[in-house]
Amino acid sequence: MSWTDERVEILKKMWGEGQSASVIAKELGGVTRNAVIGKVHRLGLSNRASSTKAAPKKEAAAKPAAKPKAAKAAPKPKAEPASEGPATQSAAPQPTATPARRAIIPAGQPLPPQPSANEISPEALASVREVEKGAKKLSLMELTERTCKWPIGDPATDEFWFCGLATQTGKPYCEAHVGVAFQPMTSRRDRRR
DNA sequence: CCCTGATTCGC
DNA sequence: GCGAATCAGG
Repeated sequence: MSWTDERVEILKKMWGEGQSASVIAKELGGVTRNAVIGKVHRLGLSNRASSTKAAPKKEAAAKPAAKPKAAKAAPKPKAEPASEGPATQSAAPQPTATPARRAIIPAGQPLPPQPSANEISPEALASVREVEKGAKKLSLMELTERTCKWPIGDPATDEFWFCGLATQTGKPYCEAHVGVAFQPMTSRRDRRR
């Protein structure tokens, strides 16, 4: 695949939204996250509250005629909002007034609904309680495609986080949560008390 | 181990 | 210009 204008646009948009290189790569398809990162740098739009500071520690080795050409360029005449604090995203300016946006859900990953407690098998429920005690309590931004996205607690309060345990390959949840999320109709039938 | 972005350098 | 390999950090 090549970097067409459209693809570059998507790249810019997603990167601006704080999406990681890997998800952008998946979205675009046909490229790896490395390709995305490489392109980002070439486009000059790299600095984003990077966690890892530039760490040019290598070369040495067998490098007869090698000279560090690309140094720290200065051309950055873009009026950026600058204040990139603790990796908080939301680069998109809110067009209308923001009334009460408590639970902003990131685009892309729809969140699962909390099933009624009385629809779950006692065994599975017990298992879930067990797991939730050991949940990694990930925040929204820490979720990846390999972390359990089961919500725990009330989104309207501080008591809210995501399970975050390792997902059952291909599933959005960990083993325990998959158990309560995907129940055979047969076992659901006539379960009510 | 999983992830993240950063950099280098052969193509 | 491109991106795999590699690196460094969480």
